[in-house]
Amino acid sequence: MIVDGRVLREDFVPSEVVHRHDEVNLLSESLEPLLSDRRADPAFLFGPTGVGKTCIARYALGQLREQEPSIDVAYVNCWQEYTRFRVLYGVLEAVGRTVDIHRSTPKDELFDRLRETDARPVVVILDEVDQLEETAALYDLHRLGHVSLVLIANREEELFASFDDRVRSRLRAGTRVRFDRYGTDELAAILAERAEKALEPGAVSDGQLRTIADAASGDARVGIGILRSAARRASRRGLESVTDDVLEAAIPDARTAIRRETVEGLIEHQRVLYDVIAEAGEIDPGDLYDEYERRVDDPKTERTLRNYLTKMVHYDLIEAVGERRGRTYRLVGDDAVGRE
DNA sequence: CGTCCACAGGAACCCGTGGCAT
DNA sequence: ATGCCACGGGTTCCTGTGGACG
Repeated sequence: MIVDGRVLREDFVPSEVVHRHDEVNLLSESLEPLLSDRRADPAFLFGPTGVGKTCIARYALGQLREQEPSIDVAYVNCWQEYTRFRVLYGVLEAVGRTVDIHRSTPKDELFDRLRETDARPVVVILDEVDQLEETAALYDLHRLGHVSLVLIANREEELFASFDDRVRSRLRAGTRVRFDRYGTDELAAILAERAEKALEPGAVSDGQLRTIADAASGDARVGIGILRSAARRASRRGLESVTDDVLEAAIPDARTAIRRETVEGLIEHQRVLYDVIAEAGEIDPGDLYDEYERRVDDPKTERTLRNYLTKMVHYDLIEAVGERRGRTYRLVGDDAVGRE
């Protein structure tokens, strides 16, 4: 029943956008200078999770490249690439200049490398910029005359609060595009669009799509997640269409579906840590390390565990309460709908 | 108040892997 | 097959910090 699973993936960019024309137009306008070989002011996309910020950014840039193929586009997700080095590296990768670079390469050389690419304009999309730990990367990129920035984040105030003065003053100008949550109707329309491309005709009814949209409460990512999960369950059972009880089974994980996928992506040792934390509810580091060592045959060093833990915090799976001594770890609250 | 301890996280290094030329 | 090299995960070593405790 699944015809094209790619359409249900999170990073899928539709060829037509539904319900976001104003936002697309605003962003496209702000990028217009690039068409006459000038640099665009930074563009900001703000809004909660699952409202199409990333999707619209990619879509708009895709259109821009159709008009002007000489423009390079670099997409960097600061959720994963949160250091200055990794961001610069990510941009270089997009313009194909990563040969010979490794960890020991001085950062300034990365910067120089980027400077040398100024023959072609580059648009750098930084997704989840609020996760960036070294805003120096922004300063670097802004210094480069051929780089235009598209920055994606949840909230404007918080984003600017995390900037240092240098960066803040430089990025004050620029277009703000704000995204609101989808209404049930809008989300249902989006899901219908996806279902039409991804699934066989009639695989899912309009009523079911509304049910999904409702359960997702305005978050397209959750909605698409439910749809995907329902379609997979149905096809695993050899069904021709999504039945209501399949859908019923897919919805309860609405809130946790995305997290579960992330958890499944964890390597074994990280999973053990996760499990220990989940079972304990809240646990301090010493006990956590001890329990981990008890459960695993070939335990990693504590230092490595700390790396795992910070990574899991970044993935929003767990949170660390407090600093240094007296810190505890626990799962992020279930009331947290994504990060906001 | 000084010392100790628990913990976080940076820097340098080590080592296995995998691509590539020889 | 052999050696080289980039690269990344993991480890070792280490510094900084702030609460606990004598």
